[in-house]
Amino acid sequence: MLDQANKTSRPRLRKAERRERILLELKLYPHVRIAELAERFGVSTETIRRDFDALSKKGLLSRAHGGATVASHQQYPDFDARNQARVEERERIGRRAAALVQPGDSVMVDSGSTTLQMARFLAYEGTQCTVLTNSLPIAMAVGQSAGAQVILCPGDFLPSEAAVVGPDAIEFIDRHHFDRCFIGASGLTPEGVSETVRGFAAIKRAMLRRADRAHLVIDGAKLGTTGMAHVGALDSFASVVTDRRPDPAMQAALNKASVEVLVAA
Amino acid sequence: MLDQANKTSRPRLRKAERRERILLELKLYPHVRIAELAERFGVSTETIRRDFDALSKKGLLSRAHGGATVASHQQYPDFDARNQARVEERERIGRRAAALVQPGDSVMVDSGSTTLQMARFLAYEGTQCTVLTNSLPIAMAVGQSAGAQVILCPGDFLPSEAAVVGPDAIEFIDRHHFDRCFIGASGLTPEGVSETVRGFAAIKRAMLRRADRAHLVIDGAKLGTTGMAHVGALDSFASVVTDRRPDPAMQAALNKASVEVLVAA
DNA sequence: AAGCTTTGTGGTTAATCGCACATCTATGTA
DNA sequence: TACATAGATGTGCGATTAACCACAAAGCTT
Repeated sequence: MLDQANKTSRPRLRKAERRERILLELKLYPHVRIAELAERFGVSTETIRRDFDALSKKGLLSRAHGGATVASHQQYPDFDARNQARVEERERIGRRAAALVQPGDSVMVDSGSTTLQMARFLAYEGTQCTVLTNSLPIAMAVGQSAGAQVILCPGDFLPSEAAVVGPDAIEFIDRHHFDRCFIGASGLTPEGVSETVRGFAAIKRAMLRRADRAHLVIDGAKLGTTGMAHVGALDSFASVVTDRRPDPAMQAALNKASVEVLVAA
Repeated sequence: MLDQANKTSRPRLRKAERRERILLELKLYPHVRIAELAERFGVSTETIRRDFDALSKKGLLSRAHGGATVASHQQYPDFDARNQARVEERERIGRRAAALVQPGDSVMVDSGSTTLQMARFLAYEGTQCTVLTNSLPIAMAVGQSAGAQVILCPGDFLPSEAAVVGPDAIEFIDRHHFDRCFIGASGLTPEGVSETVRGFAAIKRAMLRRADRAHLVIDGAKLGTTGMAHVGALDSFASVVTDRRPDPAMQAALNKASVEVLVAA
């Protein structure tokens, strides 16, 4: 039942075309089943399985038992795999950071996987607060909470991070004033805080400007590393939440800058 | 992992709490696995399975082999169930509407399930365009496309619709000018277009003001119904994309207002 | 026609599902 | 306090389904 009824069905496209359709299907529904697709395309399940393998190797989908799901907020597959092991650490950091928010606070939350964990705990605990963020997953996570009001920044959408950046976002942040901000980062050294993703550093700096108290949330694995863009000096922050005690040099620098160190147990 | 470290772990809450967490997890990741959740919560897989059964009976998630997936794009379960049968119609409308976008166009896309379908086709076809939207799922869908640049509106986040509303959004839209806008609606009658969700009508009106050509995308089942808020008169629109030919009275009104009717086959 | 790629088939292993029944826990009642 | 009860959870089992591997068949390219 090779349906080359129309002239456009050059066989060489068959595989590619089918995979395109799988991706389309995945855009329409979050989850597709192997058996279902096999039947729809009139091929064997083994073929679909091979398609899944190929597509998942490219990071275009993530496999599950019996089917496949859209690639989780499309980060690079390597990035995702590399950091999956640290989810638990991030959860601990996020929980500790969420505990800093007092009922009635207004807080800005930067985009990032660690701050997302924090947002989840904020929603889970139902802390009553107003949250301004430039991250779509964070907005959706905190939005679940009945106690929270969420304000989203405008700007240019960055698909790889599911966040917005750019001048519109900066200007929007600058029009506000909040009690606290929670900032993630790619690196922390005695010289300060740095970021790798293009466009994010400016957002973080804007949040630092417009919040009374700044908290850095950072995976312990990033202590001692540096990203390409400078975010701010240590003394911009009131505290840093991490999962690992900083080494003596780092600790000394933090002490000198009067930064409180909170190690999530 | 959140266990009952704190005193609030009354066992009677355990079940409800766990299910809340499952739903929260599902908001963050499109697919969760039974085994994974069982381990995380420290319960047996059978318990998670029963949770899935209960939640899926309520329409809050859809089951899959080995796990569960978000119920298609967080609407009220009833609403969702009622309209699930019309997904195919929406797909057709969305595809037809997406075809109206010319390469290089700048388009505003209103939030809504039909416009979301349109956004998915836009992404699938890779049409090169700039998209401004107030809907988070639409931003994420169109963001998939390499050809598209996505601009997100600021504003107050509305969790039930995963979109932003409010004065910030309106003002932001008013600062732009786009080639086209695609508007969804709750109702269409000879008197005009109307909307039910509070706050959305003002967004739609702003988009209508700031776009050269307006297209209404609307499920045929909504022809002849009225929402509580007025969006605009028929002559605000250049065309309406639907899946059912309007009745004679409606058709006459559309003709009189010079609205092109596109019925998606 | 040769060679490569893609796809299908068969059989085995592993995982999940769904059910029945036992256990545990919180709560209500005497 | 002791007991009874209902709801929630865990365990064991057979049936179902998917994953995986290797090889054969079919299709396209040259």
